Amino acid sequence: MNISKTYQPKEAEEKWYSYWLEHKFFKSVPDEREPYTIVMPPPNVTGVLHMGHMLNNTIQDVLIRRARMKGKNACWVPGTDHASIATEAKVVAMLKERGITKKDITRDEYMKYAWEWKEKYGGIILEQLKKLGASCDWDRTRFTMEHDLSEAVFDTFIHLHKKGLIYRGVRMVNWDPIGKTGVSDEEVIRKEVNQKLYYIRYKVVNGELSEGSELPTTHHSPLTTHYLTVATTRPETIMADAAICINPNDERYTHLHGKKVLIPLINREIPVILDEYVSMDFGTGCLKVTPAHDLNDYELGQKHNLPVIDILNDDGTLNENAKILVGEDRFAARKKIVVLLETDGYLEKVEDYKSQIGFSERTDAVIEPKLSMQWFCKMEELAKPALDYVLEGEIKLIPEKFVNTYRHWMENIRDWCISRQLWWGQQIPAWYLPDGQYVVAKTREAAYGEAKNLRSHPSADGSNLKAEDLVQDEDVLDTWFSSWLWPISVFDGFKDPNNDDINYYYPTNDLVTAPEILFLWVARMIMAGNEFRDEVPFKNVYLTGVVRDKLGRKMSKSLGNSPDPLDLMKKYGADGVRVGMLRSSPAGNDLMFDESHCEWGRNFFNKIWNASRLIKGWTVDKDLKNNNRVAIDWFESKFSEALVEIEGNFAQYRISEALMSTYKLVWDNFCSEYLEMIKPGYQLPIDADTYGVTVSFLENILKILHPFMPFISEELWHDDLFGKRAEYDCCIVAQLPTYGKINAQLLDEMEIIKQVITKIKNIRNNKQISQKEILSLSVKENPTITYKTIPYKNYELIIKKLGNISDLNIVSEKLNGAISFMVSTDEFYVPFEENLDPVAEITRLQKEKEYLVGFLRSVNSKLENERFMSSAKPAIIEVELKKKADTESKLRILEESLSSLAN
RNA sequence: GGGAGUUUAGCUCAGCUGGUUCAGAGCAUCUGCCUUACAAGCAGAGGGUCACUGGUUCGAACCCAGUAACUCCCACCA
Repeated sequence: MNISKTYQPKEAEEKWYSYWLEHKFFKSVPDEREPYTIVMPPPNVTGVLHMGHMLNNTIQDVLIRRARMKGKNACWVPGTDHASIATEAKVVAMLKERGITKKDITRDEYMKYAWEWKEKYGGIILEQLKKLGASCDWDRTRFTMEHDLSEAVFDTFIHLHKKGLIYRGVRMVNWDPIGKTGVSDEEVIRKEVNQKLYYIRYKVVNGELSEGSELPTTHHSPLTTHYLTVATTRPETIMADAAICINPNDERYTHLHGKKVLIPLINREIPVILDEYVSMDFGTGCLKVTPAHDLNDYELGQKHNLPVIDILNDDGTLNENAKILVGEDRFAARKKIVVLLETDGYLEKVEDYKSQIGFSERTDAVIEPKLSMQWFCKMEELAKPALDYVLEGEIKLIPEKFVNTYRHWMENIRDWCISRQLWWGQQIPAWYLPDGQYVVAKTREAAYGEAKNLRSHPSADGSNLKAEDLVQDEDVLDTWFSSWLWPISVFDGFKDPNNDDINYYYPTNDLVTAPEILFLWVARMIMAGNEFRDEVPFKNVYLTGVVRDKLGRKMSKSLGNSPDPLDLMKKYGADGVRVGMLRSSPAGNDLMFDESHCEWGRNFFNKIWNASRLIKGWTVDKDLKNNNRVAIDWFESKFSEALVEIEGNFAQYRISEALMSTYKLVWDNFCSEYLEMIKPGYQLPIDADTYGVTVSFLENILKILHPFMPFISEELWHDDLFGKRAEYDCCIVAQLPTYGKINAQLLDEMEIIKQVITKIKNIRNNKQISQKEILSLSVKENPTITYKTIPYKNYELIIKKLGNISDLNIVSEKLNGAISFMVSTDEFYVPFEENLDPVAEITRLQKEKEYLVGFLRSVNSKLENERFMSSAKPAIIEVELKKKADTESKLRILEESLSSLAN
């Protein structure tokens, strides 16, 4: 035999992937078959394949390949997401390398560069997915910013605006004063930082001291009526204060109710307001309210109708509103104002304080909360039906535990801020008139038409508005505002709502994604599905776990703890990595990734490789008769049993369990057991019947392996073993085997036989008898209530071969001078006169006896318990009675053995 | 602070309807084997207070309550 001892994946992977592509096996067009559809969560165009993608897409590929092999019309739609923020960062970096800054070029010029970048780098990840074996219909590859998908975004924006669900409003954004842009929450890195907590005194107007009287400069209690003390980490923002807030229940401050105070240094008068939001036990219990520079303060300000005084410029310096320190950077201003406050006696004390501060991921600038005008989408109305779909089970979340989280989020949903201060993305289709009014329309022309309608209102100033006067909103839409349409838009469900594709493929079947984006994406897709098609977008959502390293840390670029998937695939083969990932990642459970998993996968496919090498090496003798009927019947039953199990696992999305069932069937039942049973002796031929059946077993095994390990299964499928295959006869499109009858009795009996063989091997191990030494075996049958004696003679060949036994004798009397062992209630003897150590034998039997006695005691105690007898189900009692009888019978045999040894 | 979850062998995890398929798998460890498919292998072995405390039950890894530790999501106290 000249085939390699190990399977070399690289060549086969390339060969078969292009073969599949050439023969269009991934392609799907609507037909009369039942569809099975998955839309891929579109990876970012900036993305490179990481372990999370690997897990995700492996699961999708397993599902899609399985569906294909079940005769469904399987369609897996790939694509990429334009990822405004991430891509913008990449483009800006590329421009910087070329010496260009964004603000020096026009939006159009910028977009040209951005598209250039996208065309060059944007498809990398999809190419990488091909290495994994992803069987997507690549002809259907979509991109969230391509023309039709953008049109869908504009249309839905206009639709929702018309419906009153989209509005403009002020919102606090994370402002990066170095990048001079808003950044999303995800781009803010929170770090714990040592800070100072400054205690600042505010004079109370009409306090007991008259205005203008000197403040004491010595240390003083904050509870004086002359002034109140506020604790803050940001003293430079006092000029933006709009109020001081205290808890109405705070008895220390009842005298301040209705009072006013003066902001130190600038002496602006602000009210003392009451709100239970303020905690009495933090700081001094007095909170300075600065609506322009703190989100909570903003909300408090809204509630109490406070003015918003913004004292910061976009670059983080103080503006005119601050009155003092104008033009100073916020941090310089902080130092200076502390000095000023101290000099004038407003600073009571300074304490060290630790708190979390947000930093910009990209510039490392301290994030400044900043108010700005944004677009919002109302959520409540959209959320309700989306929640019902899940609660009523029309959409299943797997695992189910996420339903609670989902409900909690949907019931407490906040409006969605959909605008972003970026250029890369769909520009908001809103157009401003010179007077500040706006219209929403897809094109300038349409907007002009709308605007003229506005203008036709008698109070407006007439018709001299020109189309060029309209200015489109500068911002783009949140990326999720396009991806929430994904399951519909990939089938052109907006452009052409009644086309064949959407009618056939939608709603899709399964969505496989990470739990982190359950709200950001999954929930919103459900809303969009309901809103725009009055239907769910998918029936099942499989939520994967997070891929972590051995130490449980999330894999990330910055930690450098993520292996390169491409390297892994080179090392262990795509098949090895696929099953390595799947093995220990049930839905919703994090995956502690370790390369040893891939090694396991590699060993697995190598085992199959070698099994086929073995079969291939056999020569067939047509004149031989088939002696292996028992083994064959047994494996057929075992195979059917495994199929049922695997089917059940898949039905419950227990994919790693399905893989393990497959693994055990292949490695244990097929390789270790079946093949060993039928294997002819060295250089001996095999009968034609057994050979044919075995080859067909192998073929069926390749089929059930295929969804997990597509490459090696396809490679072996085309092996000479199976004769010459037709061009389109491929494993990828083979139909999964269907299961036949399961002979339960045969399966049970074989379990006993396996135990007998194991015991024989144990004896060899214990007595240091070589595998090559032939032994003899006798059995004394002893049927009991539970254990019928099995027809050992039927299994004689198997026992002889696997145990290396010369002859199997059924005896009626105990055999002396032999090592004995018991399987179920039958006793076996291996004659072994020399070296038989009766003492050791007695000890062994004594130990077994002890165990049985204890076991019998526990059984008896149950049976003697009246309450057990009266309340347990009859079937349970039955079992206990059998246990009792069998154990007693076993004990009798043991006693006999012991007494014979004692002689 | 609100919500969800996890805790079973050294590690990663199964254990589905409470009861002999109930304490299991793989890796790791140990022992013996280069036995003509596979040392990426074969044959075996050891290893457990099912986090803790109570409760329900004839019977609990499983159901209930409490405690502890950890994880994730959301909101974050100036």
